[in-house]
Amino acid sequence: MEKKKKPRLSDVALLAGVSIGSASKALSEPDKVRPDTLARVKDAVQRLGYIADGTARALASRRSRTVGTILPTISNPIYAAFVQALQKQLAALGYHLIVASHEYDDEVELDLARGLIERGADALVLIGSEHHPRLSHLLDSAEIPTVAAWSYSPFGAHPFVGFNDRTGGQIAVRHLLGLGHRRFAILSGPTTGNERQRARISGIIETLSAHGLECPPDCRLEMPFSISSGDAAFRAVQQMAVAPTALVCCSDLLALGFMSAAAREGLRIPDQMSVTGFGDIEIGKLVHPALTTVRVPIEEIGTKTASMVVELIANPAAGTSADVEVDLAIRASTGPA
Amino acid sequence: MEKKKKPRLSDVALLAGVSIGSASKALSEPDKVRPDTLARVKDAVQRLGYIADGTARALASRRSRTVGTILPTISNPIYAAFVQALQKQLAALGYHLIVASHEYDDEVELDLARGLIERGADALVLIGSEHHPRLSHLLDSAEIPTVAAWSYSPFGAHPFVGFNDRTGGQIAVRHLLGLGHRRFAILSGPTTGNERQRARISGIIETLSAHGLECPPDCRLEMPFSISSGDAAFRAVQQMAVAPTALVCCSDLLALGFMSAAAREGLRIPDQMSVTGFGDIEIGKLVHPALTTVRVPIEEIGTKTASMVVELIANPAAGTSADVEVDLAIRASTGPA
DNA sequence: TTGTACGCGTTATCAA
DNA sequence: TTGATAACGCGTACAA
Repeated sequence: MEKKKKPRLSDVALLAGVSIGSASKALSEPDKVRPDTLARVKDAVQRLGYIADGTARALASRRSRTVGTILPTISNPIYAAFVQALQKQLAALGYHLIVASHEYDDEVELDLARGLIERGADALVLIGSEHHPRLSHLLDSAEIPTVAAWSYSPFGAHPFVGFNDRTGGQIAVRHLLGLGHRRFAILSGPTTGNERQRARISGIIETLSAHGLECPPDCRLEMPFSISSGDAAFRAVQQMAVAPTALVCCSDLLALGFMSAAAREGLRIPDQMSVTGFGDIEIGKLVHPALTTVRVPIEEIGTKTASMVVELIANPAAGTSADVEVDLAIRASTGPA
Repeated sequence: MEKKKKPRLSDVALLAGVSIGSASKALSEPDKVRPDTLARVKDAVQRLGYIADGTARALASRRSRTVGTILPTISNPIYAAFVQALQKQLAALGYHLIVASHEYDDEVELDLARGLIERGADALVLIGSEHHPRLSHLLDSAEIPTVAAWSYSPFGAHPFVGFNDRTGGQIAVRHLLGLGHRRFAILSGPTTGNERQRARISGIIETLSAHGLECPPDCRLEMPFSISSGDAAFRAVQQMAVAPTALVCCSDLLALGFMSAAAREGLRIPDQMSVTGFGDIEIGKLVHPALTTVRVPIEEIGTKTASMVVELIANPAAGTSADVEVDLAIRASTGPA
């Protein structure tokens, strides 16, 4: 019943009574063959249940129609949503997506990049623009198109798709200032190797100073990106010399973790303290109080990244970076000082 | 400075002063060559910055060292966590992971499967065991190793990795019965093409009947998997002929959505109604009240799936399915009737 | 243990 | 427009 051997293109050509070259063209460039040969080839494909061998195709054409992405982690909802959008658009453009995660280890990231290049990825999507020192060289010598997503500056000569993190920090603080807050604390993820976190912090601090407010180092907390960081963050905030009335977080996950700890410890938000997040992941709307946060168009970043990556594959010189806008989603976790 | 052409294996062999065959072996089976040839090859690789061409390797070896997975969506935290674990373990075993999502459309799923096969994936990971009628034929004729994750029965002849959904439904209900509840409602995702949802519902209903309780069709709600379904679900529950004191959800997302709507509408949980979820996604602990839910070892499913898939690639006949245990995470969303 | 030579299945070039 | 043929870069029997 079943054919023992998988049909090859030559089998299709034979059955269709055309040359193997014509069969190939019929499948890849249908407009470039006569209608009847196209029909016969298509018919033969149907009858044989022919499925092209992408591996051989990739070798001969030097294009795998695959792009690789290296993320910190897929578990963070913000990257999950990003990958979903990226994958969807890539699929629409005829590309597959290989995902890899380094869990915040840039040595691992470097290895993963090497692996993806070796694997034949046509392009790479990285997060941010600060990476292992050797990664840049690697990408250059491999001459692989790369885009820095979630970034607001190029990574080397590679274009980016992202938004102004600094602005994000600013609008969060302005909102809080408008509510009458004067004593702030900042909770961010690790800042080394993460220019986005640093930019957000800068936006926060500079807005504060513009209003004559200080944010001494003692008011700045740096914790791993995870909900469970909330506990330690809560304790640290409680022990601050000057008790803040507002906590500006550079990540939704961190904000949510803090609020969870606060609820457990009986600190009322926003009555006793206002909290803002960054990213606008879906669950921010579900918690009580709902999280006021800097809204980032995650899907748009994913979609634009996909389009740019495909453009870059077609024309490696086409590096026109794109930026998206952020704004503030005002919900219930912030209130008057 | 830069080499214009990328070095090939023959260049490595030349520089190392060995044959191309030896160079190949040195890289793939280091134990099978003399130490000094190995050293010379490695040295040449270093000096040339040689990166193997995975495409050519795949064509010659008929192994791409890539597995593909087709999910409903990566946005659902439960699949995001799954992919993260799957990818991590696969990477540890030397495999890349291509992700694709069909967003609950089995025609799309079929096309994606075809694409992954064409692409040369060594194996496929699917979710559940009910798919497009033609998918089974496709997998058979392509002879591609496949595992059904999140499933408790084989998909055709393909092994599964999952848990007893029915048991999950049972333990949720038993907990509620123990709290004195007698009037139940069920909220599930779409049941067509989703044997897991049906099994969970069965587990719920049969446990109810075992205790002499009915759950008329009027008490069963079916909504799309999404937090926003919570609003419609809330309204539907309010209009039920017999007001339930407990809502058993077959998905955390749905439970969370319902609780969000309930909070907005002033329905107090668990005082006026108890709610249980299914899956135990991380955010269930953050909402207030924290969600009582059937805990599923998501990471374990991902890890075991990865191991099984690699095993299956090595030995396609090795189909030994694996199941994991579920239990109940009792938190604050359930209370006395 | 090492080297030779062929095969993997397709695309691309070029002549007809 | 079509057909023959040379790459594509590596794995792998088989022979030495």
